[in-house]
Amino acid sequence: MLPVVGQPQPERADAARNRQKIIEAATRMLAERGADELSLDEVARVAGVGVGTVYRRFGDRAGLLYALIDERERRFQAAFLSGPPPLGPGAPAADRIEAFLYALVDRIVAQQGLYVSLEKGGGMNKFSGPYRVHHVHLATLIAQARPRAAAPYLADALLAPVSACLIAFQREERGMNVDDIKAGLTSLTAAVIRGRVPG
Amino acid sequence: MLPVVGQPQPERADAARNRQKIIEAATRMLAERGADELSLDEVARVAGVGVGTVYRRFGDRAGLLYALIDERERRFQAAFLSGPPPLGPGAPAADRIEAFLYALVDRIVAQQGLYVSLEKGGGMNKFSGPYRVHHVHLATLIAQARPRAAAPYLADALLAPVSACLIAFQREERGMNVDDIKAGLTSLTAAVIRGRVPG
DNA sequence: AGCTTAACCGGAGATCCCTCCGGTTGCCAG
DNA sequence: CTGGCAACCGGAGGGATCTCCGGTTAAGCT
Repeated sequence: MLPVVGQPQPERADAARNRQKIIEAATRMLAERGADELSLDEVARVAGVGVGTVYRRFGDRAGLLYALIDERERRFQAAFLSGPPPLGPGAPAADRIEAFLYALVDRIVAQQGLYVSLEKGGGMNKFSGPYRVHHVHLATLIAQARPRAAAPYLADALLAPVSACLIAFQREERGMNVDDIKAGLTSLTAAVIRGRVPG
Repeated sequence: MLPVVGQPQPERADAARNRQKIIEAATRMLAERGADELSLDEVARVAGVGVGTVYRRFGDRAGLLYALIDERERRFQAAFLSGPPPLGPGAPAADRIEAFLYALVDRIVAQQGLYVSLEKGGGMNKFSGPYRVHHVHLATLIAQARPRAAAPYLADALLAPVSACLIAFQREERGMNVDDIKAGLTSLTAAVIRGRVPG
């Protein structure tokens, strides 16, 4: 779906047309109302298709939400895989890690409601799709910076605080702003990657 | 509800009786089926009360689920607030932090389905209740070990990888076992708290 | 063009979470 | 004991997600 892989089965013309109608309707409704108010029944009605069609195209609510951020995610993946440093290759691994986490935070903050809604529903499908790509990327960078570290686990551990729900909670209920969160992430990565202990 | 606070308003006798009936029915059904299959309508029917009663007693699905682990959570809070070291006071803060995170992992693994179901629903209410207590406790310990660190943020950051959904994913899809997860947490806390960098 | 078939379409309906409100009952003051 | 009120009860119902299946249609082959 999102992990940058072409569809093995090409869609029929009417199916592709309906997919486009659904995405357009959902995008418009997402802009007008919030992500929480995005009812799939209503999306189907506005798009002029049956609700079954929505589910056949996108699997479930999370699938549709992923499709809505698909293009942005593609650009993001291109940026950290082959874009300019410090996000892309060319900078020290430690700097790339920090830039990567910062970009993740910005991405969530830019569409907080959408990402929160995505994490709420399902729960386990949060780890399907983009997460795997992010994890592989981050684990690779960690392995470069700290060859003997448990890179796969540390990648999970650095990705975990960059959760839409946690960030929403920190901003709304704990009064933190984006820079506070980024500063925290810096001190976390500084300790884990650079060996610079906080305090 | 769960943050160890007595109810300001004592319940009427019939209300307390119904609460008990609901908890017993839910506990029984939880043991037989999984936490995912726990329908509140069905709990109400088995308990012999109306569904409105369930919601008045417990607020929502998460509230009922929290009530089911309330006693265990009470014991856990007593253990790390005033029990024997290294979980309770008396041990170095760094050791208490590690013991605390280990205990959280064990607690989740013991009732994984329940905690996963708890994190899935709602999303934001994950941070209400026990989370706040755990956060205050952990932030206090971090401040003891590292007086100049950003303790509140680091507490969130250490709590984030101890998520039921993440642990379930690591165990089921990534083939990790509990000791792998604990070892990862050790290297994480070692870096953040003890200044011992991984690798 | 006509045929075949696999894929697709639509919407009724099952299930679930949660709210609302008219009727009921426990509790206490008098 | 009794009257009154606040709290409680039950279940109908709204709105959401997702499934299922009979009818339809696009696409390729002859």
